[in-house]
Formats: sequence, C-alpha cells, structure tokens
Amino acid sequence: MSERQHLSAEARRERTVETVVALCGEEEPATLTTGRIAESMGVTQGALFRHFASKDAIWEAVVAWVAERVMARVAAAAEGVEDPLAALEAMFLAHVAFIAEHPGVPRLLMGQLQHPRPTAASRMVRGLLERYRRRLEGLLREAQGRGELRPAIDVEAAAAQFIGTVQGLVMQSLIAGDVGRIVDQAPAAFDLYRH
Amino acid sequence: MSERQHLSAEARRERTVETVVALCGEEEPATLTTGRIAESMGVTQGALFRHFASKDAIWEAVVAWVAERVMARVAAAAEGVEDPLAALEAMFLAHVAFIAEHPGVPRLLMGQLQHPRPTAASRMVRGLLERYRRRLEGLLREAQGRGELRPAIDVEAAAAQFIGTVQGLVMQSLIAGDVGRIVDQAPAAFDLYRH
DNA sequence: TATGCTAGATAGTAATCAGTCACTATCTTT
DNA sequence: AAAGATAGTGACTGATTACTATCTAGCATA
Repeated sequence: MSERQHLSAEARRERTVETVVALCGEEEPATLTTGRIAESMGVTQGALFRHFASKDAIWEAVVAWVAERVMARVAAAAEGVEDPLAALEAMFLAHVAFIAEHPGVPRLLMGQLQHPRPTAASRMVRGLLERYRRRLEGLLREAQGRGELRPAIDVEAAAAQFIGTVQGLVMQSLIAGDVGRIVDQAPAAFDLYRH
Repeated sequence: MSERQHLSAEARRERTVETVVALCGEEEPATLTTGRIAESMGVTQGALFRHFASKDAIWEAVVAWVAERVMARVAAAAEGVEDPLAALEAMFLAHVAFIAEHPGVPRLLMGQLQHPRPTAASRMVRGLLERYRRRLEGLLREAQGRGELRPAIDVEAAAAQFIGTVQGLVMQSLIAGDVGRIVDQAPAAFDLYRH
C-alpha cells in the first residue's frame, strides 16, 4: 500500500503530541485509543510504543506541550503592557485565541483533572493552573494598588472568575458547536468581566 | 456474602441512575463501564440490560434525571422572589448547592456535550442548557428594566458568565479536590458577579 | 559497498468492553 | 399453597483495549 515514512524519533514524538491535541478537538480524550492516534498519523499502533513507554507517557508529553505553549503565548501577550488591567485583557484574548486554535485543549486539561488518583500528567495540569492563577492574582493586586480596581474585591474569587469566564465561552462553543465564535465574543465577555 | 436483592424494575432503574450520578463524582464518565456500574450497585453486569436496552439508554435516563432535578431545584429557589437580582442569587446558590451534593453532574453534562455526533442524551443536555440560559436572560432583562442593571450590559454575555462563574467554582474544586468548599465560596463569587 | 543502528510493520498477547441468553430465585396473584 | 410473572445470575460472545516479540526496510558512517 503506502510507502513507509521514516521520521526521526524526535519528529515522531512531536507529531504524536500534535495529533493527540488535534484529536481531542474531535472526540473525548478519555476514549482516545493508541490505535486511533496511530491511524490518524498514518502509522501502525505498535510503532507508538517505540517512542513512548506507555499511553500515560503520551499524555504526559501532551500536557507538557500544552503547558509550555499556553504559558508562552499568554506571557508574550502580557509582555511590555504597563497597565495591569490591559495586561489582563491581553492575556484573556491570547488565552481565548489559543483555545480557538486548539479546541481540544480545555477538554484535555479537564479530562486530566478528573482522574481520581493523580498521575504525572494530572499533577502537571494542577501545576499549570496554579502558576496561571498566581499570575492573575498578582496582576489583580497590582491593579488594586493603582486604584484601578475596587479594594473590596476578593482577588481570589476574581482570579477564579477570569478562568470561569473563559470556561463559559468554551461551554457556549460546545453548545453551539462552533469554536471560532468565541474569539468574537471574547471582547464583550472581558468587558463584562472588567466591571 | 450479601443476600440477593429483589427490586422492582422501576426501583432498579432509579437506583441505576443514582449510582451513575454518584460514580461520575469519582471517575470520568467516559470511562464508566456497565460492569463498574453493576458492581457498585451490587448486581451482575448482565442484569442492567434487563432494565435498559443499551448503555446509551442508561445515559439518556441519567441526563433526564439530572435535567429534571436541577431545573426543579433552581425554579424552587427563585420561586416567589420578587427582585430579579435576588432571584438570580437564589438560583446561583441553589445551583452550586446542587453541584456540591452531586459533584459528578458537571462532568457528566460536559462529557455528553463533547460527544462528536449528537446522541439522544447530548441533545437533552443542549436543551437543558438552552432553557437555563433563556431563564437567566429573562431575569437579567427584567433587572435591566427595573434599572437595577446597567442598560449597556450585554445580556447574552452576562448569562454565559453566570454559567461560567459556576464553572469557575467547579474548576477550583477540581484543583483543590474539595467540592464542599465551593458552597462557602459561592456568595463571594456571586457578589463579584453582581457588579 | 558493507556494517550497525533504528523506525516501522506484522502478528501476536491477556484483559476488558457491551451485550446475549438459558436458567433460577423471588415476588405476586389466585 | 400453586402458578404465572419477573428480577437476577453466570457463563458466554465478538470486538477492542494497551502492550509486546519478531522481523524488515531505510539511514548514516566507514
């Protein structure tokens, strides 16, 4: 049938991770099988285990990939923005844009979080969210210090709501079945959030 | 070990649904097996198929159960409350309390939503969220009419954010691994939401 | 061009999945 | 108490799961 494709081990690992992220946009992460991943990248199922010790190891690599990318994107967006509220807005939009590009990411992270007992991947997700939350709280406190935010505001709740607002958009897109729309709705959502 | 239990068909269906809801609080709905459900309710796996035509039929019954309960709870909470903002708060707290009692519910509904092609159960979830959103938007518009809300507010986005706020709390509880805490955090979250 | 290494294919494994079915225990009705 | 109805058992099926042993094709270096 088709000729063999020969990729370097590193390139194959990279392609595997990208394939998993893409597949999570189409089906439930929990039901994703190694067979499905292999098929989707045009390789036999057994070949995956030459590059990953186990399926869990694949998830680990995927979460690491996501964590690295999302933090880089969000950090780049906020970089150099003086005003903390403007920085928050830039982060919000960058976050939403990232999700629109990779619709599988929220499901993927969510899926890891609801593992009953923590795996390496789920611990990584927790760490990512922890860092993200701290960053948000820092900016919120800074904004409070500058008098741009009511001092009475519960910073912790506000940070949770930031993530919740993104979640709300994601939920809407799941219902509508149209991920692209959340980019358009994002400014209005943040506008509401700011108040 | 334990003696056999003989329940009526209706009672067994009810127990099945309750078991599934409870199990969703402990593990991923997508990985839930009929064997696991049966084991958890002290019955053999084959017995389930005497009461449900298929596994999908179980999901259908579960979603129907949730939809009925959650709407009833929320409606009861808002009943007789004159002020629309106060009604929203009552709904919010009732919603959060319901989730605290049944931590599996958000995962369950989420799981149904990310089915690639709609099943009977996923259509039911969509319908539930649609009804819920309309109810929220009605109350928000009413509050706007009474001048309790800025007229500039995007009602659709505000409704999405209401659900998003709940989602944010759920997310926090997933990270913290402590569902009970969200009840305590709920008032602060709604307080933030109101502004 | 010959050699050594590695990526991938092929073809397995035991375990687990949803679903079926003949049989049995239990309840209800008479 | 007898009999019909029904809830539950336990052993099965074929498909699918993660994972592996063995073989083959392609690449780089000499």
